[in-house]
Amino acid sequence: MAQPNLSKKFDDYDDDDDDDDQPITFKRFAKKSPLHSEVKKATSNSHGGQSNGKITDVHSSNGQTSKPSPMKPCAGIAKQSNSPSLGDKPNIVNVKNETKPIEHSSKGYCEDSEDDDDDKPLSSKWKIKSNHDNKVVAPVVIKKSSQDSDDDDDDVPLSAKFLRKPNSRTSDKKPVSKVQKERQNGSSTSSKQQKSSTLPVKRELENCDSVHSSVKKSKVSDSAASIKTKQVSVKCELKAKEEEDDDDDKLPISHSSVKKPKVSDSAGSIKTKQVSVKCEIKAKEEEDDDDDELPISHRFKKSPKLTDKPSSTKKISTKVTKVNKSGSTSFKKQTKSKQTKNKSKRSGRDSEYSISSTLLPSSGDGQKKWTTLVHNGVIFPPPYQPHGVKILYKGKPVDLTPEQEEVATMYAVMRDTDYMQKDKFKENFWNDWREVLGRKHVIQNLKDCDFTPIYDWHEIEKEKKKQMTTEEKKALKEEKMKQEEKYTWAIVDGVKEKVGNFRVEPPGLFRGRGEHPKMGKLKKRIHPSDITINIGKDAPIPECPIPGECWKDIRHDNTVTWLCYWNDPINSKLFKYVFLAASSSLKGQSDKEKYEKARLLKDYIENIRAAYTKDFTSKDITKQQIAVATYLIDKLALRAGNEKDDDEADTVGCCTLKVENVTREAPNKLMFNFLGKDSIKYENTVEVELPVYNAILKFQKDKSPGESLFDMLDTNKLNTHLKELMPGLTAKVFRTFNASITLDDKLNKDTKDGDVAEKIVVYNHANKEVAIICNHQRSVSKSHSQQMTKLNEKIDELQADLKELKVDLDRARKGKPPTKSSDGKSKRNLTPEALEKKITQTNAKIEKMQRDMRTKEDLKTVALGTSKINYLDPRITVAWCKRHEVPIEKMFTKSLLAKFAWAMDVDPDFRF
DNA sequence: AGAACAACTTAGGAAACCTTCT
DNA sequence: AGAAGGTTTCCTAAGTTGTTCT
Repeated sequence: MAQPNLSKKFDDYDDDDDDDDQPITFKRFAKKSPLHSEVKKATSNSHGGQSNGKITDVHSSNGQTSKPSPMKPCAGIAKQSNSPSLGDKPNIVNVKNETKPIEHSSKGYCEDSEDDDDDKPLSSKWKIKSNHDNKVVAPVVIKKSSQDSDDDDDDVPLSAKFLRKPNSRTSDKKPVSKVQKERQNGSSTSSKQQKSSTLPVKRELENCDSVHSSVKKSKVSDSAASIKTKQVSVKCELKAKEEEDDDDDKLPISHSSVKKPKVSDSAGSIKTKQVSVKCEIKAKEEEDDDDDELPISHRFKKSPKLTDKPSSTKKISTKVTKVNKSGSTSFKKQTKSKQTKNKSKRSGRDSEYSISSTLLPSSGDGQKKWTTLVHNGVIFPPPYQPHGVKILYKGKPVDLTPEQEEVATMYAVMRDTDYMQKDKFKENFWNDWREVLGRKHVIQNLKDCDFTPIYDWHEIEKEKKKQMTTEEKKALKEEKMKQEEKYTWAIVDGVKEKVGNFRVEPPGLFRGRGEHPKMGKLKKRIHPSDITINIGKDAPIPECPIPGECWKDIRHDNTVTWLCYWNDPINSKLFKYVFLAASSSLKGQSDKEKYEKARLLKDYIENIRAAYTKDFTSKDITKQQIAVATYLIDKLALRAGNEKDDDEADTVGCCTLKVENVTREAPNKLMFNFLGKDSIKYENTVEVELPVYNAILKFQKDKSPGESLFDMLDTNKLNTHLKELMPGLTAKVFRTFNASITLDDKLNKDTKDGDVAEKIVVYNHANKEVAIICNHQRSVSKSHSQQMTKLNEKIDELQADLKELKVDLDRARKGKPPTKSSDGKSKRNLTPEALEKKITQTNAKIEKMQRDMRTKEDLKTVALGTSKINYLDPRITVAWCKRHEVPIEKMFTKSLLAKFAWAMDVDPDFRF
């Protein structure tokens, strides 16, 4: 039972237990600006390298010892690896502060990394981070006051032009809100569209105003966090310790007790100045309201106390909020600010966020994502336990080695899946299993194998498991949780955060979607020697959970967010990463940035539409293709469509549409029919503007059905072009924009007075519309038709009851006794009033059932969750809930509440 | 310029869990 | 209590985008 069991054992951990009490913390400033290339990944080389699985030493950045202390991955470290106390509740932890931002591969030699930042004065660093970044990244930044502008146009030339009022005081880099208001009217561009394909239109200006003006820049760099500490010797350490202690005093009791886990000790001896982080749960509500529109970072800053605190220099305090039971949740946060010291910076919000003129241009990534990172690595699936059940080959039992049996079991238990109908699956499985069996094995073909004994055995095991008592199940679960506890969290810059996928994927047969050429291939077991760990330099290297084995490599790259990765065994060019959970501040921050970027598009969209409309007839074929592709992405929310290899399923997106995927229907309709992501079918017929129709005609001319429709285009070219129109703009931003603005519009148009349930219906309708636009589908459940039949029967029954009730009512009015019920029993004598009431109730019941049925049928192939998780700005939902007094818990599950913690304190007037 | 590499987001289905009905 | 059905979470595949290499 290899596979299923394995996975079973590993999959049920349900975390969250602690969530409830765990405040969500935000401590970091938004990262953002791309740093320069120099900072980027120092080491990429390290990973291809060693095959032997040896780990090289980590070198200490500070120049301290660079002697390679070979880290014994397997050996050493164990003791420090976990600080027990950390495991628990408090989010606060003190960790020694790490200094260097950049990563070093452990394998390398030890020279110091050149930390450019070190040379800079703190203040300058700070600045850079907060302001400059923005510029580069532009997407989210909106300048609030026109004053700050300045700057080079270089950064955003074209895009700047796009804004209606280029000159308005807003700086080029950041699109200004005001500008846009007007643009709204003009668009002749807007096409008439059909239902699902409508181009989102902006909403009224006024709204825009208010929103924009309040939003300053959305992005803040996190480099703030990066202020370097100077390295100091042992003394420093001592000192730091003392300080730490002091801090403790201030901590809430509960925290303080837990707080200093060994982590710090283990962290290594050479510390630079330490920073202790703490987080407090704050109950108070003060400032929120006005902040809502502000980027998180802004809000953080606001809190005066941080600044004031003398000690603040070294400590980072994070304020966290929790959801109040009332239903309206409010999360408050505040952040640490190590940089408090450079006071110059914040004389007010503006200054803080205003862009500094000094900005460095930069690329997008490679920015520092964290300063300290502590985690415990990953947990592996248990080793295979042979069951000894034999398959039959030509009717006879065959002995298999545990390895062979394991693979056979993976296959046997998939008997009821659709994969068994696919020849490709069987072929791939056979090829890989055959390797395990060896060429000379008695088993020479798959056809003559009968896996039933294993299948049956597996069914029995499943049944046994089901039969366990609730207590037994609970005990098992608890046991598992206990084992996994330490892997569930990481400490990022002193804040405890959940890890997303800390369980290494168990071996199995590859379940590719659609007609994936590799389906059925053996996905081999991952060993520690396949895994590269990324962790803070001063953090203890996680103990390898499998005795005698070692990690492949240890890195200390703080420009990335992954904690571990390994090569995908199915496609060695790909990696599997372990990241923090969606509820983490790191993910929350980037989620917010994503939506801010989409909101920014609102300010550009009109001009972008005007521009591509103009190019529909361009003589430059590339331009023309870009125009048409952009139009389709805008109007239909298509994905960009990267090129794919032959060893992947044959699916397409916009840029990879083939001639055969689009059929013209005169005079101006296009019929799309293709397989998109996950081999989900996209079928849609839309009316388009005539020039688009004609352009498609032209692109299809003289091409065979399988040829590329946009032969001059790829996602790279398209995105490069989009970036000229708006900073940071890429194809996928249109999807986010389209989805969110549709929700916002619909909610505001359709929400009426009424009870909560009615409002939720309105919301779900809007959500459904978005899901349809994005083509988020789900398969119809196997029992769907059965369920519908059942519902119909029930309705019929009720209707029969109704008829009877009416008869009885009639009789009752005439003073006659009720009719006998169908089973011959006599019924209670009811007054006409009572019967009337019953009739009303029954009618209501029938109506409700019919409504439910319609909804069910309606949604049977539509997946609402995907857009809620990925495309709908949660602030729209939160603000709507606040305006209409709908408890947010009705709209977001517990995990979504955690994921969207950053959006909870939005102003009720927020509009996308 | 385009391929390769890297890192991160988005996606549907399965499994687990919770609620309602019988 | 158990079945049925709905909802949420887990799992991992399949996308997009950005950077670096050739």
